[in-house]
Amino acid sequence: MNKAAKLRTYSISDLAKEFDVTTRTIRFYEQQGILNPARQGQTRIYSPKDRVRLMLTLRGKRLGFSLAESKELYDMYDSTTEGDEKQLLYMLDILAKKQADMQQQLRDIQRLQEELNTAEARCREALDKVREREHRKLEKQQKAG
Amino acid sequence: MNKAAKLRTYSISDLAKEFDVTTRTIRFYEQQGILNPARQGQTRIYSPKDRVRLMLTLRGKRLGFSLAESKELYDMYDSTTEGDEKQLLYMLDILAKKQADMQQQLRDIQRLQEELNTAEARCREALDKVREREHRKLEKQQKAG
DNA sequence: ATTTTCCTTTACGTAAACGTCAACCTTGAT
DNA sequence: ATCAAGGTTGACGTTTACGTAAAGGAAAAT
Repeated sequence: MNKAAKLRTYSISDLAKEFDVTTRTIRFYEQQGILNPARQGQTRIYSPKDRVRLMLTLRGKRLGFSLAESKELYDMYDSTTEGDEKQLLYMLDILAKKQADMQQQLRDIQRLQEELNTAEARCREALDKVREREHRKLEKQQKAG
Repeated sequence: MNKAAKLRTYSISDLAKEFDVTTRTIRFYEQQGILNPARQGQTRIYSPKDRVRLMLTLRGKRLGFSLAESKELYDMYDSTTEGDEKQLLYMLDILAKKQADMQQQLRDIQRLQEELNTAEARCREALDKVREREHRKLEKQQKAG
């Protein structure tokens, strides 16, 4: 089962560049218990797992998850192997709630997209009118000139 | 064009209840230039337009918009009637960017949903195992008893 | 008449998520 | 040797979006 392969590692600035965040952010996430880099002396060494967690966390942020929420999900996910029935049921409950949140977000997005489209249409109309006026003005000037 | 119909109005607590926010929130939004209630003496009287803005703002929040962003959109939308070409082009630019954001969010949501599903599956598996163990334990006890 | 019930303003407090120093290693390049 | 590039740990500062409490007006119910 254990592949014993030396997996890739990343420096803090590797990850910072890849995900376009500051190193401060990454250290902060560690302080919040979201990342757990190994150490080589003082220097942090990030594993692929850390990298995935960072990715998930940032995506979660875009979807309105707090860092605490993300952490809770990771912790629960990790503890599913232990198999405490109560914990598992609790996690299923949380997952269902998150799914419901996502459904709501989907609706929100669809509505907003429609509104953005009508706003764009209105905007283009207004623009056309402005340009038409400009056009007629030029015509007049040419006739006069 | 002017229907001159007395449109519905709302008190601050009407809106607070309808959208499940505090009155503090609603006053704060006014302070941020998002709402513009009329006044009857000191008391705020909200129009349907205010109501819509509140709704949009809250939806925006769920999608990660800051109050300042929402306000900017409203201000620009209102000013489209004036028809300054530069403004209109700027607004079209903003709208396109928001659309792009929403596309990204759609992708984010879809991925997250998939992950939630696999997490759920894993969770159910773990739960089954726990319950199977429990079951066998009971069987043994019955045989022994 | 007075007690609720809403409403108001003003103002200080707070949690989340970092930004921004400061002050300090260490390590490879010049 | 020294110097620049990257790493580290504090620790205080900042922004956003409100919460919360104080102090009070005005109207409606008892």
